[in-house]
Amino acid sequence: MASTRNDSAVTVRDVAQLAGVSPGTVSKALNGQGQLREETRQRVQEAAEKLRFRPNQVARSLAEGRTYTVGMLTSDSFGRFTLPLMEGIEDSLGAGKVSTLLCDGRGDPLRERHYLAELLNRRVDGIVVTGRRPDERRSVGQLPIPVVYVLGRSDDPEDLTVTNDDEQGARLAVEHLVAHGRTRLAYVSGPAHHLSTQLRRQGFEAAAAAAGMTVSDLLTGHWSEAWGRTAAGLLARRTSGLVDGVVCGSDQIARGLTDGLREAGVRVPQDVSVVGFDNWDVMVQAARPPLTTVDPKLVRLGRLSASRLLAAIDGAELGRGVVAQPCELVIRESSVPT
Amino acid sequence: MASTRNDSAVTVRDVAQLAGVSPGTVSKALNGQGQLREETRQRVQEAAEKLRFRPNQVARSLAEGRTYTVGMLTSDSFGRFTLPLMEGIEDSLGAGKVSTLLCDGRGDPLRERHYLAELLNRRVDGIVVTGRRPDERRSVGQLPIPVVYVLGRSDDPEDLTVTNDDEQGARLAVEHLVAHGRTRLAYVSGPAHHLSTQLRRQGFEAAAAAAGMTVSDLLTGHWSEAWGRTAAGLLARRTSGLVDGVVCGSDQIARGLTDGLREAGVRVPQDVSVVGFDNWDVMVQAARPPLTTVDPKLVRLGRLSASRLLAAIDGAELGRGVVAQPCELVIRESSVPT
DNA sequence: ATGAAAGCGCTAACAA
DNA sequence: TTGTTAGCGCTTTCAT
Repeated sequence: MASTRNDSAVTVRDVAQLAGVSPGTVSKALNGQGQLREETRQRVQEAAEKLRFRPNQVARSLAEGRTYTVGMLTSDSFGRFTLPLMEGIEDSLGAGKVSTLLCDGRGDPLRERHYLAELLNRRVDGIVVTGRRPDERRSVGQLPIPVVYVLGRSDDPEDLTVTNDDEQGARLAVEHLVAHGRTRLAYVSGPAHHLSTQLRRQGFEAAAAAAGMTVSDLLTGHWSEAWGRTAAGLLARRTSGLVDGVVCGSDQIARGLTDGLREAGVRVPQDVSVVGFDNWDVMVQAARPPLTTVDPKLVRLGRLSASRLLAAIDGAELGRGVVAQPCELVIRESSVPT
Repeated sequence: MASTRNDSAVTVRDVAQLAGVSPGTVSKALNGQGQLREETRQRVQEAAEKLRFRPNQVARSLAEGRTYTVGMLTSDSFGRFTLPLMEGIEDSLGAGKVSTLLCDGRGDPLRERHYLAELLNRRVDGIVVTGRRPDERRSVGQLPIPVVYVLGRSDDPEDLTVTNDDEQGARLAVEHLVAHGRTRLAYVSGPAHHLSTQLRRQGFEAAAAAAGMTVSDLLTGHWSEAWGRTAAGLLARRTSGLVDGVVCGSDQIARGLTDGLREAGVRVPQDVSVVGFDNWDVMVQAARPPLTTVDPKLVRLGRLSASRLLAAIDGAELGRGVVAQPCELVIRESSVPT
């Protein structure tokens, strides 16, 4: 029937008629295309406003062959890491009047394939694949549109991945400890088979070696406070003058460790300095004392990945391989002995 | 030019040609419309697959006057509460082959208006507005499409809001404590002017009164662990035989309180039972002991709101006012004395 | 500087 | 049961 349901009803033709011009002119006037007399442009604009004209993006997309939409596909579910990433992605996209279509793959390959097809059918201009997963994730393959992976890496070296530099982050932490006179360092992190555990360990060891420090312990376990507390026990047993600086693989571990140490009578940071990883506000603030930590700058990561994607959509080379962005150290009280 | 960029190139016409039918028939065959001979449908399907036909949803949307897309507008930023809501929303929408367009209002009215306009231009079929904000949020106003608010309430009684029943949640907590022999109860929550603080307090008081319990304290402060610890100090000073059950307004508070009590030599749950609110995994698991808590069932909330929206899009009455869904109690160790 | 006309790829009403 | 014909609302050459 005529007006199906949510029709704004008013189209370029209505505006054209009111302004006394042709539809083509309306299009040009409203989009700043072509050569129009200023007076005409004005008149069209007024007509559009008067009629509360809502240009139909769907029609525009069809005509233009471009949707100004990008898909955001999460490999694992929406996690805590997804939020800052999304924020950054929206930052970049919003600036370019591009909208985000959300798809939560939930770590299910089938679901993911389904969503991928959907995004393609909807003719998105590009896709950003986010995900925090141990190690790499399967590439979505060669697509007719640019794809960028953020945080979680693609297993295809031809794809572009934007992520944080775990190794550098850990180095930052070590250098900070060393600068504050710490000499006997330990590393306490998550599961040994996680890529981030490994990369951070490499950074830790490299920096420790470079500074000529003693590495007393390299402990791997879980990404939990409980593990942090357990590790505190392990370290505390031989604490007297032994370990005086600990780099943790996450803020949760760091917090658990701090709690554990305090309860074992070890003072943080006087006796032992602790540095976390993630700069997760909740953990970092609630810890006693507040945690010095390595910030992977996830919002920035999101922004960067989206802007690379936009550039690629506009014809630039997308690039390939892993782009690792530097982390930043955020100094709070857990690491600086009076 | 002919192939702009990301053209799958293959259209209904190509499929039609290969299958030896007309474009209209292809449409019907692929969408299960009209009366087709099974053999024809088959042939079309094969042709489509062979050509790797990707039906252009944009064109379909334009023709059908429906986009199978809903907008998700967050009032405050993506917060921790947003994740489970999104999960639920996606659950419902995904089932209906509807996609989600993401818009993060970030609490900025200007930004929000901009996004709203964008969603309307894109002709979304409906909008779900999410938000955790103290008190109500401004209605986005009468729109030509259905809108449902979730978690954060609209200030317009004509709008539909789906949220959790804070009062009932608090009652649940009290009843649980009472059932376990607790008799002198306290309520420790966030800022007094937050609606959720108030509603939960009402539930708390009503249930306590109904059970003939003594209410020793009603404390309001912040949604933080630090405040929980402070409150623990306040309670502990007069603990000996006084307070034996505490209902907290959040898991963070509950966790801080538990830590504070423990450090003050009060045993949880032997001396005092503690119940949190939110069932936020991180907090609830890391607390010692793990927290009994009220679960607002956010995923379910998301699912419900989206399915109401879908129904409305399909012509059903949307309804109005606040629909408060019951919370559920999750029992762990912090509340059950031996 | 503006208008006319074709077409983006699909669906849907109407014929055949 | 299938084909034909119009659009959906916009952009975009190409004339004028």
